[in-house]
Amino acid sequence: MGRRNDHTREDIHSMALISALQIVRDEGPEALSARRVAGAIGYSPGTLYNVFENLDDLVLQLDGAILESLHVYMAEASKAKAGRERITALGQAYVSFTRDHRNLWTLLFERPMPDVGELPEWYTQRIEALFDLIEAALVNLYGGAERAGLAQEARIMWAGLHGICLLSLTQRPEVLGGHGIDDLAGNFIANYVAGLDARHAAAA
Amino acid sequence: MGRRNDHTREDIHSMALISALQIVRDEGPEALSARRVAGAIGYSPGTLYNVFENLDDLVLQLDGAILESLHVYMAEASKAKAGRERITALGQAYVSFTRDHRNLWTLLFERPMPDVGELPEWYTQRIEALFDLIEAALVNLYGGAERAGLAQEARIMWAGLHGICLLSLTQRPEVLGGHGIDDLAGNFIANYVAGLDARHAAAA
DNA sequence: AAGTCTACTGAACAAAGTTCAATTTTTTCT
DNA sequence: AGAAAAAATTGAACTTTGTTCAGTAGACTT
Repeated sequence: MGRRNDHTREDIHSMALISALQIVRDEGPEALSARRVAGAIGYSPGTLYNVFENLDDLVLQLDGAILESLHVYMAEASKAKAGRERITALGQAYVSFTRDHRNLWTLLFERPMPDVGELPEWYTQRIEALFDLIEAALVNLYGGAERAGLAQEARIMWAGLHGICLLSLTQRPEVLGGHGIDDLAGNFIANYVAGLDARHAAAA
Repeated sequence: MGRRNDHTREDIHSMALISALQIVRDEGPEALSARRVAGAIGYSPGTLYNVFENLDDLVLQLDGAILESLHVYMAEASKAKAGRERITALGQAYVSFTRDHRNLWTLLFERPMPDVGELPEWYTQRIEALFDLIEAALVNLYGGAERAGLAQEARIMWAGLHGICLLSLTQRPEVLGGHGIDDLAGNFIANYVAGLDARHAAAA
């Protein structure tokens, strides 16, 4: 078959991403392959390479979309809350997302990433947007006086949550002392915030 | 070539692991392949499959060895310390390990793991041994009265540290507000321990 | 020395990402 | 309209994986 023009480049681009998302969601990251995606959208493998640099590029775009879903999800879950409740809600939302969209979340973080510095700006910004949600909640809680410190602490909270989810979904439950992921995340947030409280009280 | 018997099964097993370790250390996880390891020890690919179930099995054994190194490293770094210093030392040791043996640490956690429950007992125990280091330090700090809670908190601290290392080695520095991994880890431990202090004071 | 056993080889298979000459269709030009 | 140019699509082919297994060369047994 030769030229057929029934879809624009953009069409194919988004069709591929949608199909890839379905494949990963339903069958996990290991089911994703160039041939598989090409077949699902009714094109040959070669066509994908007109639209994506390579498969890693496709995955990166997909990751971007997933990060955006995660952002929406967390923002939604926390928007009506304030103070400590806001932070707790953000943490719970992250945990829920990893549980409810496990395959997508796995794709995000299990897949070997390109070297640092090779990530495009737009991608980095989507990661930062997640941090900013937590940072804003911390500012809401402690005031904007020491924003720099809170920015750092927001990153730490995010990393901590992330580590807990990773551990929980990777290890058998006994290893974690039988505690569920929600317990761990809840305890983490409570303790870390208690630590922040203590330090802010001391500073005041 | 046929039978030659210049090495026992165990010889080949350990030679393969040693070569694999070198390859990963020097060239990263993506350089590891069955042919590569086989070549390095002077055997054909097929021979590896007499000694390992498959390549994932080899990697699992390798991961086990790396976990053991990590354990020795952390235990060594913290053994002369007590109380808060002990916990801080453990955290710093973990961070140092991820920095100094980045490729090995990457193999441990970047490689897609077999499904939960398929990990052998001995492997799970090595993970727990790491947790136990932190748990022991917490018991040393707060006493053994509420051991169950401390076990959970040890897992949380480990996960938090892990998340921070992951984030730091995966993202460009600007994303983390310019703070180095040591800063983040130090802040995390300080704040989380401060939170524990507050709660233990309240309980007393 | 003959026969048995077995460690080892290496060719072969499937599936992966990726490339690109050939082909067919659309667009443009005269 | 017809010819020429451009573009989009294919699919076969190449490379590199992990993995298997019939065959074989060497070591052991009697």
